[in-house]
Amino acid sequence: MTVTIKELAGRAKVSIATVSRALNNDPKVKPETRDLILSLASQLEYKPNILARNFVKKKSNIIGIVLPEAVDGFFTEFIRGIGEVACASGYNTMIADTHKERTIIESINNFSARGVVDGIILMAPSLTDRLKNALSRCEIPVVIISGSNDLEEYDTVGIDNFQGAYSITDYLIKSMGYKKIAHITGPALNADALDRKAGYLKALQDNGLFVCEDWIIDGDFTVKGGQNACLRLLSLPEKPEAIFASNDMTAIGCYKAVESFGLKIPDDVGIAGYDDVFVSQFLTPRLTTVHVPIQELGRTSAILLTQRIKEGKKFQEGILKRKHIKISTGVVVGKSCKFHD
Amino acid sequence: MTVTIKELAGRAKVSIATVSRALNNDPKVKPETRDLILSLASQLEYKPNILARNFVKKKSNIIGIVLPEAVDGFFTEFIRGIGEVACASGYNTMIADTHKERTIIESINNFSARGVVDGIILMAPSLTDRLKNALSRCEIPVVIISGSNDLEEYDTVGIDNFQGAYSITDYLIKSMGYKKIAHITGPALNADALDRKAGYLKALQDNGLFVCEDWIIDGDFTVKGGQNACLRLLSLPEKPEAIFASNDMTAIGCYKAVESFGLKIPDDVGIAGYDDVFVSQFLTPRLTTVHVPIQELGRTSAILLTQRIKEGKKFQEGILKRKHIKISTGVVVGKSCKFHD
DNA sequence: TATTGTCGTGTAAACGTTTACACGGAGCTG
DNA sequence: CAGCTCCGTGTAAACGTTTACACGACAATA
Repeated sequence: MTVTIKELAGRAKVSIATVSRALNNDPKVKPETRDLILSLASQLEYKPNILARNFVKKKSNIIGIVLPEAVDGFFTEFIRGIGEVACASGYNTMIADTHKERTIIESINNFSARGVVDGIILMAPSLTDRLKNALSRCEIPVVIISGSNDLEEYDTVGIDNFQGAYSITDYLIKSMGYKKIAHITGPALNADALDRKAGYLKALQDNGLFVCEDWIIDGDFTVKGGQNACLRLLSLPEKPEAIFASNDMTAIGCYKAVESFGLKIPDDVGIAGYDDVFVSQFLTPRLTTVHVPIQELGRTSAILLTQRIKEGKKFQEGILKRKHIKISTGVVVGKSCKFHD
Repeated sequence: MTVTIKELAGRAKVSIATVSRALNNDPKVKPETRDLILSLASQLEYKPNILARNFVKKKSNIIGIVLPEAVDGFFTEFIRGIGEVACASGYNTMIADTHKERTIIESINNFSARGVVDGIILMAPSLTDRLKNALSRCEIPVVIISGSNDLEEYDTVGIDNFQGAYSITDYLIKSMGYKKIAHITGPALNADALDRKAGYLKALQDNGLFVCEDWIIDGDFTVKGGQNACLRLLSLPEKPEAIFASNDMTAIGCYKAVESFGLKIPDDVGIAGYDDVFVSQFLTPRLTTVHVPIQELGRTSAILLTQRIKEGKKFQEGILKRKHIKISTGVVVGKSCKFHD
């Protein structure tokens, strides 16, 4: 049968307490007994029963990751970043991505049953009241991935969307010489999308450019949405010289629309995106976009979460102040924009 | 403090056993007591201690997924496929991807400690002896993702690489009229890569075409590798008319090499890939490749694994025969190949 | 020598659940 | 009415660890 701590104790002629201590490197046990027990353990191929250990320690050593559905570009890198840190700290990661069988709320509830995970990293498009409600019932630390500024009561790690959008718009104006720059937004309720739009507007304003309402079209972060929006822009009597798409998927839609119009990027119209997803480097011409260090985002959130878990009770009692970390982004100069007299 | 089953028992004036039964929908408990207990539970926001439950049931309800490092294109879809099935069967998924801090073997060992996961889905480039050794020590069901035919003693789910490679090569010959078709292989030890090469060779042979050794170049499934291999092919005195790359990343490398030669796809040379990763649809021209239903692969392996877990002891005793499931693939007709006189 | 401290180990409780078994009462059968 | 069955519930053990506390031996100190 499976060999337990009791079995080892019998063979080594010591108590189970000593065995337990030896296996956990308790300095209190005499080196000789420790060695005896350890050699016996490896000889009998003893494997601790994690379930029993977790039970008494009240820890699962698992970090839960809750993801929305549409994160194709992010998924891999984000999880890798978390996984790296988690592994180094002795944690495993459990993913609950949203699909037809499971909503974000359900994932949270599933995770907040005592003991499933020790903490949660949550990426949600927006924080609805129902979601906040579910979170409030959660007795474990939660780190929210969001660049939003109105989440005082939560720990957050996010991309500085405003700064990124400002930077690339400023780049399009100052370095590329564009004056007529359109913007295709993200989903209306998406906090990231709103910040990007705000950064775009501020950059126009700071450069003394007129904001043309016709050049701001609603998108939804998808290829299809970008394509439709771009078609509308290209059909305007006064066409923009460049288009800043709120994310790379939207930019890809623009590529398709521009091609279908028989026009050329960047000769006829410049395109810029946001995210620098894996695909972007393979587009022709290579997309000019904002590089979002997703893996870094994962790592940072995991570091913060493990720290909160370690703090344990102290933290949960609200003594500690919440942290809000913003990760800044840089412009990736591709070939989808060119200097414009 | 946290409310336990004992607390509920006290309030409902019944024994903890009855509470436990009520919470688990045991038909033996009288409807009235059941309702009382359930209403009490929701009123006091009782959350079962999963750790305790898992401990006594000796189940974690977690499926472990072990992945190699270079699976960028697969990652998302594969995990989604597994996650969908897992969720529907009440399982969670835990991912151990390989990175600098953790090898595949380490992941297996981590998972094979009693209780961490109930079963493992393993994707490995090749099954080394050390890996087999680690697996043999594993007391839980394992499903291996592999299309290889020499893994009799394991349950496997895999892509039919031979068939896919045969199909696309046959397509290049019969439908596109190519006669000089080169191949860039995958890593020498990769079982998938070998099968693809075999399919390619068989298709040439069945169509009565001469196999030119110069046209078979070693690659490594990476963009860089594909680029280098393609450069060599394009420098040959007798150039091939088309190149069948062993995967899409390699094909992307070919795109780069062809461009750097000032040539055009598909006018000067046809390119075909394998995998139909997310990126491929955005390449210009759209890559002609073999569609691998990755999500289906994930789903199928998860179904098989959960079944094995359910079978439990019976299965582990080796009474049941191992299953070997192959998922067949289809050619995706893109624009990177054209009819050739 | 008496006291104190340290070291290494053992004893036993505790963690929260599930579940085999026992048990009492009610309803049926003969 | 004795005996049997079935239903609903309670009792208590079991799961494999960790760990607070106790304890004895031995060394150092006064």
